[in-house]
Amino acid sequence: MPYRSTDTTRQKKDHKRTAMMQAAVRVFAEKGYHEATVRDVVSAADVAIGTFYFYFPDKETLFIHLYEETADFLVRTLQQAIANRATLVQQLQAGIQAYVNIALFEPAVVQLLLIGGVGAARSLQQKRADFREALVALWQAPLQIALEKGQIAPQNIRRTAEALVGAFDEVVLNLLGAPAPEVEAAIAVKEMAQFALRAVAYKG
Amino acid sequence: MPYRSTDTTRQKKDHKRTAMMQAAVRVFAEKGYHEATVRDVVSAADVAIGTFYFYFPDKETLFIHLYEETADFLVRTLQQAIANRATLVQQLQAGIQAYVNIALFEPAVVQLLLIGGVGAARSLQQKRADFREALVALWQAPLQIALEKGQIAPQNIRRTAEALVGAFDEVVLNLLGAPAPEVEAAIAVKEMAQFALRAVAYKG
Amino acid sequence: MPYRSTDTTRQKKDHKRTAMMQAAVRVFAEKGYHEATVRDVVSAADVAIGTFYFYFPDKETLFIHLYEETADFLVRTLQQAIANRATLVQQLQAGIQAYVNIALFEPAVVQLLLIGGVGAARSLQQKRADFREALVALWQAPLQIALEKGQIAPQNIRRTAEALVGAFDEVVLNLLGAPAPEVEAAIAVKEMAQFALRAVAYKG
Amino acid sequence: MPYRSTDTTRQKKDHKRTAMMQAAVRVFAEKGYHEATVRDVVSAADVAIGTFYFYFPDKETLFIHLYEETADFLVRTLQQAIANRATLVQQLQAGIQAYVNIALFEPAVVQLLLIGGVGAARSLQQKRADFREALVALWQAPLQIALEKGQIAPQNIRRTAEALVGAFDEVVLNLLGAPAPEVEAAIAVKEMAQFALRAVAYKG
DNA sequence: TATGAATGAGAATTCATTCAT
DNA sequence: TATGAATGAATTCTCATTCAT
Repeated sequence: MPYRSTDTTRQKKDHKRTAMMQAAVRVFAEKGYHEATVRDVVSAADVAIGTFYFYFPDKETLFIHLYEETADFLVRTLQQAIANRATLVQQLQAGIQAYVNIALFEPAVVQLLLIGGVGAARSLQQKRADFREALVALWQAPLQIALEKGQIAPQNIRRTAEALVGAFDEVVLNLLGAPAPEVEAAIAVKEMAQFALRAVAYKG
Repeated sequence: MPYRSTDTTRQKKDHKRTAMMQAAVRVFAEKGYHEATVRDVVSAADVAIGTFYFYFPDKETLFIHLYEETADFLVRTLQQAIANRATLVQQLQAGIQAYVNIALFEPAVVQLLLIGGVGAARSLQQKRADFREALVALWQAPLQIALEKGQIAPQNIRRTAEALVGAFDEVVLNLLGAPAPEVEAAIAVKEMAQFALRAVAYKG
Repeated sequence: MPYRSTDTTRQKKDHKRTAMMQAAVRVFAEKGYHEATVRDVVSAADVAIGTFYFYFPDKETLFIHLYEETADFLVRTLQQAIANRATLVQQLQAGIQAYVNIALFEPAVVQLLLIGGVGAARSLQQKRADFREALVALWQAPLQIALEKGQIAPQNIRRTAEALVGAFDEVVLNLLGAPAPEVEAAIAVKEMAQFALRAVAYKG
Repeated sequence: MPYRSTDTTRQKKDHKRTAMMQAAVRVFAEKGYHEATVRDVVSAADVAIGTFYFYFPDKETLFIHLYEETADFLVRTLQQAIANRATLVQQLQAGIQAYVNIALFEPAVVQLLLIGGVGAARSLQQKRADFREALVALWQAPLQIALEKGQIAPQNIRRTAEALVGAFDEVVLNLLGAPAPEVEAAIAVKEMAQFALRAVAYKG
């Protein structure tokens, strides 16, 4: 009976592929693009080195892909958190909460995006710029609306959004470096939201 | 004249050493730790590769040293800018202005600190943490004083300082990536200062 | 009906096996032994890689086998062309014509034998030597007869045969590299025959 | 006292470079381009693998260079042998003798050119074509002159030259494969010359 | 029979580092 | 001090081959 590829095999392959990608995210997040070797990745996934090249064309391509996918995931998650809220206050709280949640439960995501990819392949630079831009745009939109509604003081919305993105990143990274992030998380979210509301001069 | 001779020698030595360190900052800032090779550095400094190992024990040590020195320079420069001002408003403006000045005139400094060292040797992590901590402390001090004077709203000063540090970094990096940073610099400084004043709820 | 079933199976088997061998000849002829991968072969034959190893023990064995078979085919074809002719003149013309025909209509055969196998496995060296020897023997026989009949000048028949074999190969390869081989073929055949007749000092 | 590069060092470097190239020629000639590894070459030269890449950019470049140089050497040697002779008879004898001499005393040269490079890098194909063309041109010139002088029968000089080149190669390769080439060499040269003279229908 | 996922030995190449001069 | 030739561990990637299904 010949080999059937449509049955369990396909699923298994997808499964293994996913497992390898998750292992790769962990490794890249921990060591960064350059320090992480393909051998590290396959060790983490417990497969042979040839298997890596069966699933992915090369280290760089995989990394870029992972970075894009991870960035997409983060941005979309924040976007959804924001989109479901009516007021700027709620949007900030929800967005920040979502970011912190990801940092707590999928720290590799945040580490990969904020650390793992710095100094990686030149072709990543554009992806990185796109990601940062998406984050800025994410906050720019609700701020713009709030501005038009007169809920916040006149200001360069674009610059404010940039600053907030940087502020959130820094606080989240510090949170991850803290001894007990999950304990501190709730208060950190609240403080970041207050910081942001003050920073945009929200007229509550 | 042994003294003179020694003096000349030391100058020569210092000259080469200095040239290599300056070259190294540029190269590391541009390519990042891993992409930059020792050969890149000695080529830029126009010395032989053996000379590198006469002056420095290895690539990593030099990088760490450079990172520390650069971080020190940045922190001290900001510190001086802040220390010379009496009010929080002036301190923020002067500190931000100093940061932007460095970014404009010594972009390698900022790039080395914010980008070049990410994912470098594990032993850099502590230095990096120290640097971030110093930046936070830099702003924490005046904020604390302002808080005690009742000039700003009650808040977690530490968290606010973290957020401001992240905000300034992000805006400065965006500024460096802009087509004409020097043109935009002045307005950016003003906007960042306003952002910061709002964020701390300064009671002007 | 077991017979029918077996028959179908064998045909199927032969079909795939044949397809792979034909594909292999093409691929080896085009890329040479080392550049050609097993994957190239199975792709060209449109079967899976595992199928290759069901029919053939390994790449080298297949190549050797193909080389032998191809060499056999070439030698036998020339042999038949020669055997059907009565005079040396006719034999040379027919033999050369047959060679050129193969080169034109089955260029892969010639390329495999003259190019594809050079530098391949060490175990091929003997096969290659055998092939060259067969070619030499091919021409040596009629030359010997002609010599005995006094139709050609006294000479070292063996050496002459070697030289002719080399001469024919070179001209045929040049022909294959020409812009329009088929156009030039007829005149080339005639010229090669004349060359050969002069070279053996045929007393027409 | 600083390192002086102009003295012995330069010579040593050149010497080592040459030694490595000679080792490479031997290895490439014996195993062919693909079978020969860089490790084989450095083993033969008794240096570390890094040394290879200090002297040469990569395996392919070195091989191409070696091939070109070797082809040049062979062609020039034959050219000189021919140029120094007045009559076609002498030219053929001298040229063939020179070829056989090289085959006997520098067999690697002949092996590299006739065997080692087949199926190597695609970029070699042009070099190989150039080499074959140079060989053909080598014999075409004296033949053309002889034809104009009426010393040989009318014929397609180009084709004759091709055939002779192929004939000489084949005989020389067979000679190298013989048990005692040096013994057979003298008679082989004479027989090849006679073959050639007959083939061009030389009117002695 | 047939498949294709999985393997791992082996090849090319890079680069930090050493050391004789 | 200064040089740069020399080293070799480590990395990425290929590809013939195996084997569970």
